[in-house]
Amino acid sequence: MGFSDASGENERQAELDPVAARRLKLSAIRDAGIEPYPARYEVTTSARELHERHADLEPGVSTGEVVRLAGRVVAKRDQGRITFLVLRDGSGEIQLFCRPDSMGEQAFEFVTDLDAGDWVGTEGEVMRTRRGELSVAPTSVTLLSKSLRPLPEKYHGLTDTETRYRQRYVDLIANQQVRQVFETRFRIIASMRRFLESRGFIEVETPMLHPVPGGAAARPFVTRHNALDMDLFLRIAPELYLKRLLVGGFERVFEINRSFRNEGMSPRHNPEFTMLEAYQAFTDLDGMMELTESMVVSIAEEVLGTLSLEYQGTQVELARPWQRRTLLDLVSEACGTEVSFDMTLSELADLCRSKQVPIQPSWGKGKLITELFEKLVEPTLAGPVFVTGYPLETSPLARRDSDNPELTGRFELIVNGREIANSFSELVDPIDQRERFMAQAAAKVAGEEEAMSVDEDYLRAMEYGMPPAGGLGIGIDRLVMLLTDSASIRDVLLFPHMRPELRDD
RNA sequence: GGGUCGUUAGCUCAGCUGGUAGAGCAGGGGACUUUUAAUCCCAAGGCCAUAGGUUCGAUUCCUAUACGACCCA
Repeated sequence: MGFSDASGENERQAELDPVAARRLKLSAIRDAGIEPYPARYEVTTSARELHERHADLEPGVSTGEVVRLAGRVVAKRDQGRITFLVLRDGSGEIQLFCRPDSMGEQAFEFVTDLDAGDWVGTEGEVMRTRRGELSVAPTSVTLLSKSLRPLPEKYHGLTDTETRYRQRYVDLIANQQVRQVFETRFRIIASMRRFLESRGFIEVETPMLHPVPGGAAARPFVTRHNALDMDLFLRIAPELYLKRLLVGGFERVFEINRSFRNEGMSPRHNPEFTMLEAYQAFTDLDGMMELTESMVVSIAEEVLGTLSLEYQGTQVELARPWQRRTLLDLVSEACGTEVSFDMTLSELADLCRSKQVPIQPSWGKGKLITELFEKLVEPTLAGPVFVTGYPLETSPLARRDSDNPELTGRFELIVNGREIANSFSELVDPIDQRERFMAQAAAKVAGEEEAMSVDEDYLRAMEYGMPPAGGLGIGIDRLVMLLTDSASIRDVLLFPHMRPELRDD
């Protein structure tokens, strides 16, 4: 019995429109007393398991072994009295070799009317065709979920970036390598957790709704708590909460956190993103460099099995030890003249102008030097390289450098011209911290929108005493980009942020 | 926010200094008992992103808008 027989207006519509054709099939299936969306199906194996177990099976041989498995029909090849289905489950793909001889005429007709995209369960005998394809010859095929929309073109797949990002579910069906990226992402994060746990860190969860935005230089999203009748801010960083935990006596904590920053989007920025922040008491910047190096190397070895990788055509070597350079040295090299805090503000501003680096009048020496670094040096650094000695002005949460009071104990890890990690020897002096917050507040009044706010509760916590500590932040999305050779952050986010689409259906 | 490029059938793409559109795949009908992007035959499928403008006539030229990609801020 076929399910494509119908008459009248619906049939004419079905000739034109694939979705209408499938709806028609769906109602015919229901009319025949078959449930097109049954609740469950018992499976005994998976595609991958069959391929592994029967790798040595000779062409044209049947095993007599009966198995049950389930998956999506991703291809259908009708060949008269044989229909080949390609079934894909979570482990891989296997062919179904359907003939009326083994499954009966009625069931065969049913299989003939299946569409690519349908989910089915099947029971049958494991065999290998004469052409050498390992297959299951079904005695039954059960519809598990009728698909009403056609799959993208089977050869070229789905390439339109907009549809790929908006309808990731279709992208995942059409492009198997996309699935690989997200499986790798999972393994990277799992490996990161294992590494930190092996070092005695415990994982914590801190608020995402902040009464005072803090922990980073960024504009926050504002949201509204109705019952409390107050504005709250989506977190821009978990830093100040994690450091409160240092005060509370947790010596090694980390949070793999989603944070939100209200700024432009680009191939490297999504409004919400994932990062690791980790804090370790009784250590400093050297301890954090060791931690960072060990962790990234450990992740790469576990997940990729190599420290040699290629990113967008550029070779990247993660083998230790990584280079360490000071920011002032690097800026001096790039400018061809020694850059230091001995220069006057106007000399630094002139230098920026001569290098076509845009500046703002509210900026001090530290910010100007940081801008020179970000515009002239950072994109050129192959790395991995730890850049140390960041100006105090742009590092309000980092410990003051004991040798140069204009600088802090801070590094950024640069790989392939991009910041992957940011780390401080943490500022634990509550008096100094209050002064830094006040300087930030002044910068905010002067027009610096990203300047930090004074967080009185954080200062109170510090006044109870924070142990010396190192802190580390790693952009997980960027790390995943690096390790999966992905050009855009959207390729490592399952559902990247998009403007609302205009829907006409 | 600025610049460049793009938007044509469900998907992937053609479309000539302006004459209202083509293919492959998918879908429909038919043939085929070992296919692998199966193959063959037949028929169908279009608000050419949207709105204006120029023109006898616009998918094509111009302007604006929407969405996307990249570059810059």
